[in-house]
This record gives sequence, C-alpha cells and structure tokens, in this order.
Amino acid sequence: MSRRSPSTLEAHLGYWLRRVSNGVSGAFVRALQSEQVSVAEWVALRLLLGETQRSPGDLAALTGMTRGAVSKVVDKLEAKALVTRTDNPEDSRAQWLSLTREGRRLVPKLAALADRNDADFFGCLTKSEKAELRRLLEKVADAHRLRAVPVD
Amino acid sequence: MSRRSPSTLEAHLGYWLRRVSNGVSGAFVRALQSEQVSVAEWVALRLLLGETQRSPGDLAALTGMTRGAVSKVVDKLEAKALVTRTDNPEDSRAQWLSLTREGRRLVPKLAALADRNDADFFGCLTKSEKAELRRLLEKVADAHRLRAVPVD
DNA sequence: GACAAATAGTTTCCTTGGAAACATAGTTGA
DNA sequence: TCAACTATGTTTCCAAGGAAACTATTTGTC
Repeated sequence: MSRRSPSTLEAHLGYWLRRVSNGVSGAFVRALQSEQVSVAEWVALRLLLGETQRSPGDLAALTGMTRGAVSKVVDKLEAKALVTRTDNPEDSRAQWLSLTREGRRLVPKLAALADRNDADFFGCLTKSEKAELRRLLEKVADAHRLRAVPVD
Repeated sequence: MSRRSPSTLEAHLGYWLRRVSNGVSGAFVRALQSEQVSVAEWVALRLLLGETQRSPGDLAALTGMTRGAVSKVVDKLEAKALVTRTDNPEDSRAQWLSLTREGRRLVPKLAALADRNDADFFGCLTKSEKAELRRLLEKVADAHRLRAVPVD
C-alpha cells in the first residue's frame, strides 16, 4: 500500500535547463545594463541590423512577443535614437523599422558582450562538449518546432 | 580594412539554452494553469513538502526571489488554503510555513504534471542523450555555483 | 462600389517581480 | 543598560509584458 513520493524539482531536465539558463541570461542582463539596454531591445536591434524591410509585426512574429509589447520596445529604442519608424508607402497602417547610425554603431558592441558572456559561461566545457550541448538543444528545439527568438 | 560582422543571435549557446528552456517552461506554465497554480507557487509548495521548519526567508534564499516577492506568493497560497503561516515562538519576527492538508494533496498532482512535461519535451532524446544533457548542465551549474531554484 | 472581415499598430488594464523604504524584533558591544 | 546594528516580513512604487479593446487601414465578397 505504498504511495510513491512526488518527484523532486531536481529530477527534471527542464529544471536544470532553467537553472542554467537563468544564470546565463541573468549575467547577460547585467552585462547589457552597462549599455543601458534590455535583452528585448538587444534582440530587436540585432534583428534589424542589415534589414531594411522589417516591421514591428515581423519582430512580434519572430520573437513571440505581442504586438503591444513590441510597440513599447520600439518606443524605447526610438527614444534612445537607436531606431526610427518610417511609414510604409504601400500600406499606411504599416511601418518599417531601421537602425539609426547610432544603432548600427551599438550592435557590434552589444554582440561583443554576448560573445564574452557566452565564452565566460561555457568556457568550463570542452570544445566537443559545447558542440554536443548545442546538438542536443537544437535537436529538442527542432522536435518541438521551437522557433521563437527568446527575448528575456 | 574589413570589419568582422557582429555575431548572430544563434551563434551563442546561451541563445539555444534560452530558446529551449522557454519552450519547456512555457509548456509547464500552461500545464500548471489547469490547476490554477503558478510556477513560483509550485516551487514553494514543493519546497515545503515534508518540511515543518521552513520560513519565507528560507524560500527567498533558496529561490533567489526577494523576500517581498515571497511574501506575495505566500499570500496567494494562503488565500488558496494551500499553506499556513504560523508564528515562530522563538522569534516573533519570524514565521513557519506549512502545507495544509489540501496543499499536501495537491503536490503529487503537480509533480505528475512536471513529470509529464519533462517526458514530453525530452522524449525526443535517447536515454544516453538525456544523461549527457543533464551531465553538461550540471557541469555548467557547478562551475558557476548556480544554486538558485528557478521559479519562472 | 459597399460593406464585412482581416490586419497593423497603439493603448489600457492587469499581473508579476525587483528595489527600497518601512515596522518590528532580536543581537551586540561599549 | 542601551544605542547601534542586524534580521524578518510587509508594503509601496516602478518596469515589463500579456490580453483585449481600440483606431485606422486594407482586403475580400457580393
């Protein structure tokens, strides 16, 4: 008549994934703070680099954020003069987003922060362990069609 | 005089970790919604099971949440009659938290949801791949002393 | 061409959690 | 002893993002 005790938190792979992911993301948030940029803003900036025909709706579709949330992120980026909104002449509901000169200048700096953060965190793994970790993560992502670009 | 173009989002392991982790966690949030429980509430409930001397401050220390946030989570759990606060007779600032009968009954149900979510997500990996993924994640967690129990 | 439905972006309201101030209550050291 | 410090839990204020209502356009259908 024994009843199995409920599994612990640590029993789940999802738990470990989240635990590590929160560590990596938290450190990245702190790194970006040195440039007064949020992760959502970084992602938006990176997605806009080299693209001249990208709309707020595109960002919403790519990231899984709501259009409302994207609207606010773009507000912030525009206030910081990193992005501009321009009317789409073919559809007056729509707009194109572009990086300003300042925005284009900032992206490589932020990318360097991302590079360093990643190197810091996964430096404890060998080259082949990193490759294996990436392979496994991509396999899970693929199996579940996880396409959304994470913004947090 | 060429300038290396900034790395893409997908270039980082942290990106893939977050992408998958958000998928797993998002699905778990939706699963918990069937019982009207948040992830933070689930974690608190699980951490309280079988413990009779655990305080709000302990939960804050274990999870990395602020004491303010824990206070609110406990408010919710108390309102749902899953947890009770009792005064600590040895220190009138402090309190002990305990699961109610209802709370103890709910935990195994929620644990089953977690089990299923994990199985669903990582079922696409072989047994040895799962073991390897866990090993790699624990290695990174260990290298960086990542102790906080994720609550989101 | 007219009008219903769909689409793009914005705004409002709500929830969640951090930061910091707050109120109490222990602790420590002169 | 008692003032200063520390510790516990709560509250207030703020920022971020989702849901859904809203405005303005465009598309599709008759």
